[in-house]
Amino acid sequence: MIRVLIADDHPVVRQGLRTFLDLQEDITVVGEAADGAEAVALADELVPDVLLLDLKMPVLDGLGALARLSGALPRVIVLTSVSDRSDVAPAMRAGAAGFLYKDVDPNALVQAVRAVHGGQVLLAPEAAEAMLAGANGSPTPMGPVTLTEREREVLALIAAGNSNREIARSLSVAEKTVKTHVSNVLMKLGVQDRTQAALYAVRHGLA
Amino acid sequence: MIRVLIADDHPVVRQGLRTFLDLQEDITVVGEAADGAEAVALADELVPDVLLLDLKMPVLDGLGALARLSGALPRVIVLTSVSDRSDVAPAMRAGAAGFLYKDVDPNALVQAVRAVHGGQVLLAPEAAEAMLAGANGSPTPMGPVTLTEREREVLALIAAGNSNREIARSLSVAEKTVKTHVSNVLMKLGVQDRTQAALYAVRHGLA
DNA sequence: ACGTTCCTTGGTCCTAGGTCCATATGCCCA
DNA sequence: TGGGCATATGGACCTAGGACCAAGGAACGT
Repeated sequence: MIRVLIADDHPVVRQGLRTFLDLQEDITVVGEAADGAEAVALADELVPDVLLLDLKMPVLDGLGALARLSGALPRVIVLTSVSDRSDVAPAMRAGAAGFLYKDVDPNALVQAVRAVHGGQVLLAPEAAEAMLAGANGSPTPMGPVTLTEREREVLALIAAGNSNREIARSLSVAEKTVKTHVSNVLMKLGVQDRTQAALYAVRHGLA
Repeated sequence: MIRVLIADDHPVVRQGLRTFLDLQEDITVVGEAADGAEAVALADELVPDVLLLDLKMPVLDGLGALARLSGALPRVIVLTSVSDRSDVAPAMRAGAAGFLYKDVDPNALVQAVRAVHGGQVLLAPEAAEAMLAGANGSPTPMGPVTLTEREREVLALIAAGNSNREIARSLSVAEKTVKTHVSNVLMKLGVQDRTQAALYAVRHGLA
């Protein structure tokens, strides 16, 4: 039985989701929250398997709630009404396991709940597109990113928390050079800044 | 038997270290490198337990070598001649397990090799001082850093790779506010920038 | 009531980080 | 010999990040 918590500031939406989800024999809605703070509190209390989270909520919005969940960790599916591309990346980075738009087919939503509960990550097509092509212009050529020796070295130092100046000193090159390498690394990894690069490195064991 | 690799551009130093270390019954010097590149190559080839690494070397300096070691992972003791405080932090961040000055008592060095091999981290007193008081002015009050709710939230979002602007949007506050929180977090964690904070968060499971 | 902590916002100011564009060398490969 | 890649560097330029300083409101405990 998949225990689901619904967080949405719109009562009708909650009601709709609840009744439909409760019709599924393997899903049970264990609670509803009207804002982010309540969602966090209930997540702690009810320990749901999956949290359906609206992004736009009063008091504390979805992303804020996501950030606050650190530790408890239900699987979170972000359910947003407006199809604002720019919300996708931050949400996924903050630990969401799914990203869907509210116009999603109910049956697809049920599938999503099951998939996410099973450990998968699920994105609406538009969201996936936003993630891949979105922020950076490159279509993310995929594959096991190939960095040059020098770039790997620079990345390792970034992942160690060093500044460009420190890296330049370590490698005995000009800071300008380091910047160039950093830019290339960011581009290749498809991330926006050194912090994301550092996180990428540790997560992928490149550090 | 602790297998040690020595990396120093000064032949005399290498010779001195080798003869002394080889006198120890539980230590054997398996190789010598005259520069960083050679050190990396030999570390790969010989898979030593401990690497004694000079910082100032031609071709590729100690820090560069440290960065390149990613993966092989011998325990590294940085052995530096000049007592330049500013080298300590970057080296430790890059993964060094020990930091000693060359005027160290030979017996203390041997102890250090054993300690580091045993998994401990060992700093020369001056180095420890540089680490603690060094970069940041605060003496690092220690203890399990106590962040406020809001600060934890901000840190979580930093650790997710979000920018101040994105964080501000998530929490529905002004970017100025976020900056203040970030500054406070950096101060409390005793780190210099958001990248280090993010790494701290993931390593300490705060993300 | 009073002080403290937390959260918030504002302002200034400087530095670090990154982008874009161009260049030069060396090397390897076709 | 021409082309592509890796490396290193320069300059111009803009933005994000952070430090420092100040201050007001809310909550809470004494």
